[in-house]
Amino acid sequence: MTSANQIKKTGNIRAKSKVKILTAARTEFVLQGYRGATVQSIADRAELPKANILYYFKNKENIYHAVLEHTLEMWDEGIGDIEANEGPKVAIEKFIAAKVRMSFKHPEASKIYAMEIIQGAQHLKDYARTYQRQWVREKAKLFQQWIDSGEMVNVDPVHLIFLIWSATQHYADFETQILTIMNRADFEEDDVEQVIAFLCDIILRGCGLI
Amino acid sequence: MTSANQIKKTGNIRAKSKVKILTAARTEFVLQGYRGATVQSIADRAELPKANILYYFKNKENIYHAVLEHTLEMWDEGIGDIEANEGPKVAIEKFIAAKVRMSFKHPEASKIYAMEIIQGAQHLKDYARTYQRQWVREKAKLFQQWIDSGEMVNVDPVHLIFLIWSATQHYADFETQILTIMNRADFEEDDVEQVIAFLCDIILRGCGLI
DNA sequence: TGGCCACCTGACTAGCTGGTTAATAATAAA
DNA sequence: TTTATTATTAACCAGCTAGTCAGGTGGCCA
Repeated sequence: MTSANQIKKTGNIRAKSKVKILTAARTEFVLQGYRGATVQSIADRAELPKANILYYFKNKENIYHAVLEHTLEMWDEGIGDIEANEGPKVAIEKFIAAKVRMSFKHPEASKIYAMEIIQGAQHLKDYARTYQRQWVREKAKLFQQWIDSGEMVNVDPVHLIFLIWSATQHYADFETQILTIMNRADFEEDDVEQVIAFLCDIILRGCGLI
Repeated sequence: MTSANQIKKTGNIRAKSKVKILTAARTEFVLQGYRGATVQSIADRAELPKANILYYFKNKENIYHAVLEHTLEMWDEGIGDIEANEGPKVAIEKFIAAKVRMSFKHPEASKIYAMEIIQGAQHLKDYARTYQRQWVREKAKLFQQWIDSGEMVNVDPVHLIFLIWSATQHYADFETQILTIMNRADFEEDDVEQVIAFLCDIILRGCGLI
């Protein structure tokens, strides 16, 4: 066994335990909130002794930070982007589809993010102030160009982004409500595509792109 | 002083204290979540001794229930309805405007509701299952009639309701994020009307009503 | 005057909280 | 094998939690 393999193996125990803990923690934080999720409840869900949790993460806040970071990374990766060179119709379609798919696939990620924002974004102020604000400005500029060139109707680009965000994430954050109203136990494959079709249809028409 | 006056006066002390407590409690529940909000923190915010809080509400869960009830009542009152006899354009316009105004005026109400749903709607299952499901069915039927009579394009009525809900409540639930991205300290009067105009514009066009 | 009742609250408690420690086991390196 | 590092966990603790309780206060009516 080479030195590299050993390091890898050692790292694997750490990595595996951490993933196990973070998965359990994410669920607990979503179900109970930050204060409601106890280190003990996370330990129980991860099937590890409490002290083991605190061996890998110095304290509860560190666990939460790690969960939040992990979640944002995953979300940003999965969403892709709004591409300039494809024209507004394809760009918006692709963006809506990616966001809806993420919402149905990883509702917990969206939920934990939503709760953080609702409660005042104490742990995410910097994220919104730097990364997110920059992203919105760039994309708004792009939409404005499409508007100026007559490729889409004159709608406020920033509010358009908010609309797409809210409409897509709604299916993750409010899944309980939606399932209850639709009298369903779970979502199915078809639902995802139906939601994508609906949102693309109405938003693209709203932007004068159909 | 008549007996009626005494009852009224006695009731007033109760009512006043309860309102004071519920107002403080709502803020604490939004900021800290159910478990994070302690009876002590509610007492501090209401500027009353903790034991006084528990004199008016038997326990913490009762406070939460009262907050939730109070909130839902207020929300339902303020939103009005989707009226059948006005035609789709006016009906949707009025509904969007009312929801946006409520979101800007009482963001805490929307937030506490959102947190409850995100965490699994443990205290609201019945509300969604009976009242809300019924409401959605009625309104969906109405939209379907407008679609069938060619007054609006063929979009899924239920998902249209979800879209309006999400887009309007977004300004309450995610106000922190929106303010940060827009680089603002607070919303102003103009913002409300601008959001209403934007959402009406894009959604009505999306429904083929412009 | 004295009894009634709504209101108020300091002091208390049992149980849970996040977090520490110290002793042990497993694994890798020499 | 020996040694060093990493991983594991029972036992413990100080502080906070929701909730109780007993002893008040003050207003009103007979």
